[in-house]
Amino acid sequence: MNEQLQPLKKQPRAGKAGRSGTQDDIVYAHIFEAILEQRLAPGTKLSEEALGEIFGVSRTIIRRALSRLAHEGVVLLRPNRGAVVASPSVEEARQVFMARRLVERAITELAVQHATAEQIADLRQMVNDERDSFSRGDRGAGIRLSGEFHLKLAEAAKNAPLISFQRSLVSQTSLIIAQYESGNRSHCSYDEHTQLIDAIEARDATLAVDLMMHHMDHIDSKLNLDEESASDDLHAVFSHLLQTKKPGRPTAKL
Amino acid sequence: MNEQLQPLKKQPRAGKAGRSGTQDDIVYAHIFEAILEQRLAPGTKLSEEALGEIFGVSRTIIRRALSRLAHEGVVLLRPNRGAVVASPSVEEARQVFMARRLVERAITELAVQHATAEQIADLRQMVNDERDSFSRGDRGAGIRLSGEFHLKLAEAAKNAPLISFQRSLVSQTSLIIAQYESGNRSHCSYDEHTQLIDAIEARDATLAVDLMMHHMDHIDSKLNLDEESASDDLHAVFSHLLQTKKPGRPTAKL
DNA sequence: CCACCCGCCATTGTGTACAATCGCGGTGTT
DNA sequence: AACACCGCGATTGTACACAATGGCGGGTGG
Repeated sequence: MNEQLQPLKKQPRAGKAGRSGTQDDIVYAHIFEAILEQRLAPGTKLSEEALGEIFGVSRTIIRRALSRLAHEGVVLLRPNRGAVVASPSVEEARQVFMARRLVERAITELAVQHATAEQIADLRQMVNDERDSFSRGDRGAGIRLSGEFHLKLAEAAKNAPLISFQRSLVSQTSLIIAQYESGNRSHCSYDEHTQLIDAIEARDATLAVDLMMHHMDHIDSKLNLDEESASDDLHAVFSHLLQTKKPGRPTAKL
Repeated sequence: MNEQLQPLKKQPRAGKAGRSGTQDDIVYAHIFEAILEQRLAPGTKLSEEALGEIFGVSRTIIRRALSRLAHEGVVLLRPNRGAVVASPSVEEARQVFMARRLVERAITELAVQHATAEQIADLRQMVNDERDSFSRGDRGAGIRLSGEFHLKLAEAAKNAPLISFQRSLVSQTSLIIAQYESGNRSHCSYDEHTQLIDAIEARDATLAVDLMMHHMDHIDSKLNLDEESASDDLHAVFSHLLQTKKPGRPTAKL
């Protein structure tokens, strides 16, 4: 249980208060990234003390980060029993996807109305980054970036509550993808993202929404959400009950 | 430093094992209620130490409660400068209402499909409570209960992310109503709620959604969201900037 | 031999002390 | 007289110490 996550020591105050500055955000971002990259498997226990030692901060900071992660649904906080990486059930995954369809449709319509040229340029840049990550074979970064694409799109919709909800949904989706994806394909195929941007730039709401809905279809058609997950995978089936024994072992390959 | 917070007096410390849950929940609920009842005006500073003394708990607990309130959007947390009661701008209010239309439509459709007889009975009970509150003249409780009605409806939709989002939206809506309502009328007219329940019980999705959308229309038609808020009301206009000078003064009557 | 009970240990929950930060008011200079 | 700078007080941010809770294993009785 010594440092596997060595890199992060306390940053001198170089970062300014606005952005990645505070320690909370650093810890949050690192844990989140580790979960997406599956360095932390679903069900893994997240001990406050261990994390505090790893990041060189006190439990107070860790606790805040975990609380935030819990609110976004990627970590489960069990009273008196510590935090574990969430392991969404198939039913939970379905609920998340249903909500996402709803939100993505609205976001797309609003983005068509409100997206600025600069935002569209940013979106294109993000798709490039995403493609690069996948071509580098960096699956975790790819999943994260494709999530950030959808989040950026939400920003273009100019509706703060929707952005916040979308952040939570994207986080959970990323976790679900990391957990359930039948690893044969790219996740959010970036060409779908490109087409979507084109439709938004052309201010074609009907087309954009249509593309987005198909995009959603593609995403969950790539997942193994259809009750097949029972066979080789007792761990995943019960991982929401266990508090995890040995984090060292990558429970299941799927 | 003058106690206008005293209605929430400190629970004798022996009884801190409140049935309604952990101390956090108690503090959270009390502050939330105080905000809705406008005992805490928008912009009022929420000092951790003062609150801690009032509730007889340490700043740790207060901090968690404030953090939760901040996440739901009824409290604004300014780094190094403390927490204040949120004062949603007209634009923010519009965004909340737009998001609510979206979510309420989806919730209504889902509730028509999934609501159980027991849930419908619960809903009717809540409408009764709501009516009682208004007839008692307890405006704050009325606003809160009508919010809880919509939240209960969300539970009937059986979609966890939507429930969580709805909780946040309802909280903010309640704050907006408390802030902007032209006090001449009941807020969520409870007969609209009753009709809605009837439609859901009859499993008439079209009617239910229609009623819900009209209900939304009625709610924001009762608000003064149409830029009239500029005249008598410098305080409200800038309250998101100030940290509040004297909480003793009920900034504006509206 | 198995099951139940009890006490120990690990981990989280809470309170509190201390450090850092920000706003504000006093003071000096132009 | 007005502006700017500096030190002070108040309040939040962080760390840590202690209390409480729950799990787990040893031990004992049936």
